[in-house]
Amino acid sequence: MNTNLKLSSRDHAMLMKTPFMSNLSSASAARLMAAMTVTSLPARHLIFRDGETASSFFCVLSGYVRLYRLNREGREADLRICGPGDTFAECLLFGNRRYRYHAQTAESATVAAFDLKAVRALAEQERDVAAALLTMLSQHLLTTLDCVANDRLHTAPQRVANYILAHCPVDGGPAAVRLPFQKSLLAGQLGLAPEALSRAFSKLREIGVTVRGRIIQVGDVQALRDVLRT
Amino acid sequence: MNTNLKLSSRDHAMLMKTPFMSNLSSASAARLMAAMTVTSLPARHLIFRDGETASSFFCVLSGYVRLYRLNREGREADLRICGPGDTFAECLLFGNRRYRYHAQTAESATVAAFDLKAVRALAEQERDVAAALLTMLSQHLLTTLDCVANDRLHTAPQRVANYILAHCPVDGGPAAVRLPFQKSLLAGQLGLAPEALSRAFSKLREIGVTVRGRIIQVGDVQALRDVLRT
DNA sequence: GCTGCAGTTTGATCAATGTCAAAACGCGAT
DNA sequence: ATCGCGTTTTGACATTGATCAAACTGCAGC
Repeated sequence: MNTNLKLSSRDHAMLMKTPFMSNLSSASAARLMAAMTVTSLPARHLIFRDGETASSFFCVLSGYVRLYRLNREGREADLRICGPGDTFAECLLFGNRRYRYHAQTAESATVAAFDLKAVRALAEQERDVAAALLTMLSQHLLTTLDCVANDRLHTAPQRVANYILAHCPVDGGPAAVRLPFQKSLLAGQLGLAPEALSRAFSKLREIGVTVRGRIIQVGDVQALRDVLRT
Repeated sequence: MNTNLKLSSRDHAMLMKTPFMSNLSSASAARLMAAMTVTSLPARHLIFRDGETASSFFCVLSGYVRLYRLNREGREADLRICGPGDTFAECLLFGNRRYRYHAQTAESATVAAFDLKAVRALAEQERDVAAALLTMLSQHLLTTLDCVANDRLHTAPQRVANYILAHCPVDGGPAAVRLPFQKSLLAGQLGLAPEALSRAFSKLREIGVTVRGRIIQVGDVQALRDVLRT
């Protein structure tokens, strides 16, 4: 674990691209950055635990972070996979005091930690910070609702088709997607066991989807759309 | 459908108890209420449709509203059941323009509709309104994450046990809960078919949970907690 | 180019839940 | 108290996905 006060220019650029910081005045941005610490973390590093008292919320600058909860038997269920630009634990800014899930890096990652109290205070003072948080929370809430709907409405191959379509150049013909991370992570994100993801891919092979390593080739995007109608 | 500009005192009291309006200055509250319309709706009334252009967000004052999405075959999946004090479609305040699900009254209900534009403008002016929205969105996001975790981590009997525990006086001995609505609604809220809910109840009978109509008697609350450990 | 290991796929099996149909129940109206 | 209808429960069955184990693959390091 390596904590830097100085941002790499790549991290800085990523930070400024996040919905959270992209529309702020430079004064607000500067004050936020003063309440921030950037850390490089190795793969599989536990960032915080479910139930721990919360002191920060986070923004992923590079790599991926897995948010998950355990049941009492110890089985894990992923709630979300956060990639570059995603924030997590922001819902603790108002009203809550403890983290509600575990957060662990999936691969090595760079993460910005914002002091909750400081940001809370800043949001009360500066309208543009409050507005940025509102936008971020709204967006996050919609995404999470989509997740519930996806779980409740779609079978495994449909979830995978959905995912591919969401990450595809949108024309109707052939296309290719490169997965940004391991398949087991994708499985978790879609609420599936890795084996179920694998079987979903092999069902999609029947309609012209081929998978080699992280590369997914789609013969006909329209055919994928039709999977969602079945 | 009956739209009143004048609030009943019961509706007014409910409105003031919502997390959304309870901490506002009287000036902000008054301006919000000026952007609001209260409507009494019959059972099974469609409030808005998925994909429709959004003009308002809503707060339930009495009765229950079901938010759901359809898959392409027409099967419905509930995303949330909103009861008195709950708000919905607030995530559209920032950034989005269309409703993302259908909303339908489950039984006859009274609903307050807030003009999105007006509230958006007010939030930009008044800090306390922005703060109320932030609290509301945070809370809502946490609830929705709990929903994802519940779906992914728990079996049907565990979800039901969870629900009962959340609505139970919290001592360790016997207790009783009265369901606020039909079982088929509860099934939807828990992401189950009505038959699955029924079978979950009958499995819980083995550990001393008896159900008659809407009344649930729990012999031993601790035994229910133990169900979550299995 | 090999080797070794983590990650992935495949197969067999099982548990959980959805679906459809029919019987039973509960509740409000009479 | 009884009736009648909508809701819930039960049964039989089909489907989906989880689990465990074993085989396979791809890639990093030699």
